[in-house]
Amino acid sequence: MQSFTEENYLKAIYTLSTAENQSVSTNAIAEKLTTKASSVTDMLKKLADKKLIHYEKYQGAELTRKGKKIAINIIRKHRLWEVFLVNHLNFKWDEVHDVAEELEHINSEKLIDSLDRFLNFPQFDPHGDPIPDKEGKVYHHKEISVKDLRVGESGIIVGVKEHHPDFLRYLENAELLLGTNIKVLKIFEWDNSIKIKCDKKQELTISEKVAGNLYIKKMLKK
Amino acid sequence: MQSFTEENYLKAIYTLSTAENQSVSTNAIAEKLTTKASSVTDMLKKLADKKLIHYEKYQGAELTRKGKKIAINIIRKHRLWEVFLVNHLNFKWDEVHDVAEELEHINSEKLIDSLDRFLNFPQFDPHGDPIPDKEGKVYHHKEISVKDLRVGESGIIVGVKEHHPDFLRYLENAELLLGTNIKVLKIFEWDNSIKIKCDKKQELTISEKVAGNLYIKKMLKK
DNA sequence: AAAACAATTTAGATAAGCCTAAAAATATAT
DNA sequence: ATATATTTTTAGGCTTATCTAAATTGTTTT
Repeated sequence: MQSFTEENYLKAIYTLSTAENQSVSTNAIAEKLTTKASSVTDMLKKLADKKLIHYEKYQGAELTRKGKKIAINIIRKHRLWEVFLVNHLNFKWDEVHDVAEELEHINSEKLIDSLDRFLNFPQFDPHGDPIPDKEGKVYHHKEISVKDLRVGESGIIVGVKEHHPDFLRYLENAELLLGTNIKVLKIFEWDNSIKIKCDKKQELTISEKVAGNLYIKKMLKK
Repeated sequence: MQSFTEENYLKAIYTLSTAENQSVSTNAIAEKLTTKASSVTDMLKKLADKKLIHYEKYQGAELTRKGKKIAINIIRKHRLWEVFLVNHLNFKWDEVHDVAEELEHINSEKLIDSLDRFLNFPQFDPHGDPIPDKEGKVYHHKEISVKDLRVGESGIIVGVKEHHPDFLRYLENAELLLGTNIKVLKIFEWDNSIKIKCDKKQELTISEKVAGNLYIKKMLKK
């Protein structure tokens, strides 16, 4: 069994290692966990001793199979708790992160399996991120954003890249929530802002930054 | 804010201090937390510095108002989580303790208030222990046990003194659950075992030890 | 009231996780 | 290829919470 801190390191390494077989740098981990590089080095040695990461001095870290399994399980727990908080305890999607960050470290397989069943085996959390199943299988989004659409194309919002509360509250205010159907009407070359139509209702213009952080599922034209 | 460890010390002191204004000994705390007396002394100094307990060398510890408030809140959280686990996640009453012991340290007022509402403001946990309200008010059981009944008297089981899983499973097996109506038929002087009738159904004999650990609400005779 | 026993505290260590400052290795630029 | 800059590691400390062993205080017994 590992400590909260170790679990947080494993999770950080997992989320930072986008590509397979690519090691994560000491500094990147330090920044992610807002700690110092020297502290990270200490922990990397410890995790390597426990066979949770592959680590060579100056070469960064990569999760072993065992380490990856633990990291994915933490993420599974985090996202299941988020679903519980939003669907049953009336939390808003911009309020769940910190509490879920604590709850994800509770250790009980029975608890998580029961929670999963109670929630009806959800596949996505409130931000559209996939929830790994009990075996650790993760369905990865294709990660197409509104930015990737051309004029006339449409899609359904399925997730957000950025999780910052301010961004989430902006979306809430603009009624750009998961499930919303949008169509690109116009792209302004000047700043790459995009005029869209939502669910046959209102039209609005979103910035390039917003567009890049809104994942969508492309709709085929009829 | 205090650490998990500090919270556990406060909780231990609270549960050990039965009488008001009576201090708890270092050894008692050490035994409760399965740690050494010297470790307890260290922590008592720390808690005293933080004004969470009154502590004089060699005189034991007593919670301050502030310390008591924290302890009661931990107990509130523990018991609310137990209700959630039993009522919604299919845990048995003998399975909840360890998980609740972890969950009780999650820090979020919104979480606990929402959970309380979700559970419909329960007043007792699955073992019949009272759940303190948001302001810290605790309804104390009168703590009459089956042992205090005389032949012919009856009552409803409202709680258990002993929480050991083995005892809880014994009760489950004997169908002596909370809410069960029992009537004392006979007391065997030999070993003080008691023959009882449950809910107009089966008769059974329980040991003195069992009787002493079963809290009841006495029924007035009609 | 002194001796014996029990409870508590102090002293000195240890492990985890963090820090700063300095040294070493790696990467980049000229 | 050498100098410079960046990244990473090492060395040495700090804090929290624990421990063992020894010293001290409190309580009981005779």
